[in-house]
Amino acid sequence: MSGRAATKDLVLDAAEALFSAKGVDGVSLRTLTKEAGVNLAAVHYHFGSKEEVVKAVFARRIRPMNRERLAMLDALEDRGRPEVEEIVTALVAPALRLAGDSPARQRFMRLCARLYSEPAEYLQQLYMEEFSQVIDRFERVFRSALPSLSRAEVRRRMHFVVGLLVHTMLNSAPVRRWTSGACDPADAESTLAAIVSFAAAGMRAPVPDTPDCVRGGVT
Amino acid sequence: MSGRAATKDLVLDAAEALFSAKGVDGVSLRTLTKEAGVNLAAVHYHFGSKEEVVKAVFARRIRPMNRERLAMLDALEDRGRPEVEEIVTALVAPALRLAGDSPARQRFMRLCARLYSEPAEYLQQLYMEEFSQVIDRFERVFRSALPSLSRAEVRRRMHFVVGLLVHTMLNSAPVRRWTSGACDPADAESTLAAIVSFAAAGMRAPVPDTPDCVRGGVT
DNA sequence: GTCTATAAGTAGATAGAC
DNA sequence: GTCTATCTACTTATAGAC
Repeated sequence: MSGRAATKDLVLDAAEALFSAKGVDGVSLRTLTKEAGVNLAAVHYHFGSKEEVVKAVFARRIRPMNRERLAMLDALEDRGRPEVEEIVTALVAPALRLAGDSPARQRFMRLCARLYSEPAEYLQQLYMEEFSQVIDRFERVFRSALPSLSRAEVRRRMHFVVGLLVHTMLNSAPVRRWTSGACDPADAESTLAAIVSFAAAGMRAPVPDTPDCVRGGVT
Repeated sequence: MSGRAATKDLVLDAAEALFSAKGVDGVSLRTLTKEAGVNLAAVHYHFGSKEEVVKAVFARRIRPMNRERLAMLDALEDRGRPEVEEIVTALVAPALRLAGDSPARQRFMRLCARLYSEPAEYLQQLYMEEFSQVIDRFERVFRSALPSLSRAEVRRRMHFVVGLLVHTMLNSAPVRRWTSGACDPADAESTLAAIVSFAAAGMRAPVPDTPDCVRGGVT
């Protein structure tokens, strides 16, 4: 409540920057506290453990992002039955441009993607908890826009969309190299348009000849 | 040259299993050597450092996989101008089913994906070295199948395809949960068909209205 | 080539003064 | 709430016997 930034936030800010760049296992609490300008013991006082720091970093950004996703979906459904492109946009845009300024956005994007790829069991669990209602909601809306797809196939394709989103956010340096700088993921609007076009076409693709995903009882 | 497996291979096998499950930073050399049943010092004798172990694990699988990709592309081009679906298959199939039996395949898939997502700088570099000729080759073939796309746009979309592939290979557990078990990435053929259908449609998608990727000189 | 023993450094977490 | 000092455990890496 004082004028200067709270220790807790200093830790979270530094953690976000460092975790997104080097991964959770690649950053020690000592590196973290040095970067944040706070004392090592203060981290344990405020968070209790490194694992709790990771969870807090995660929750601070992912929850608003998912609220934004659901809000965009609400707005779309108020105006009628949404197009596939619009649904994909609601899924992708909040991840690409939630943060305001550019360096913060890039940090945040990499953080999301990195946390999604982290091997630690507690993170995988946390992710599923945070995402399950988002997944359920998008599945229903996608299914009403794509009635010919089974429930399982819709979910599989949604997973593809999340995959290319995460991969784009995480590996911005390779994208720039691959495209000789012409496609920069830091350019959110261009990236968004490209992802939406690609992903919407993929969602609408014909079901392959060996539709294993239809055989189960999950249709 | 003795009857039993060489120490070097024991280390590489254990490293592949452990790295793919917990990430490079999540596995110590002690855990590794214990799992492999070899002595800690033997690792330094044979490899010199942990970093060299990682590189060796990587090279053992990625090089044959990329050779397979280029061979499939050769075979396709011998028979005429390949379809988008065929090119995508050449890019994706070697990753999904190079290894023979199922547990080994899953381990290998996760290894590839994990290494691709690893933050360490030397791994990013190594990946680019191994992949640059594959990328160049696929770009040319894709462009001849999709002449309306700019070079940069082709590369961006190829990156999307690799992204959903990596994500699928890495997060097989979430896919099973998302789809209530109906879509199992361990079922390589079903997964392959789904990816090819989705990715080919994405590659063929119309170029979005704001084609930032066309403005540069990289067309 | 393989081992034991150990160096030299870093990890997360705590106790207790202020 | 924040600090110093420290504990315990684990990390990579190496020296040197066999």
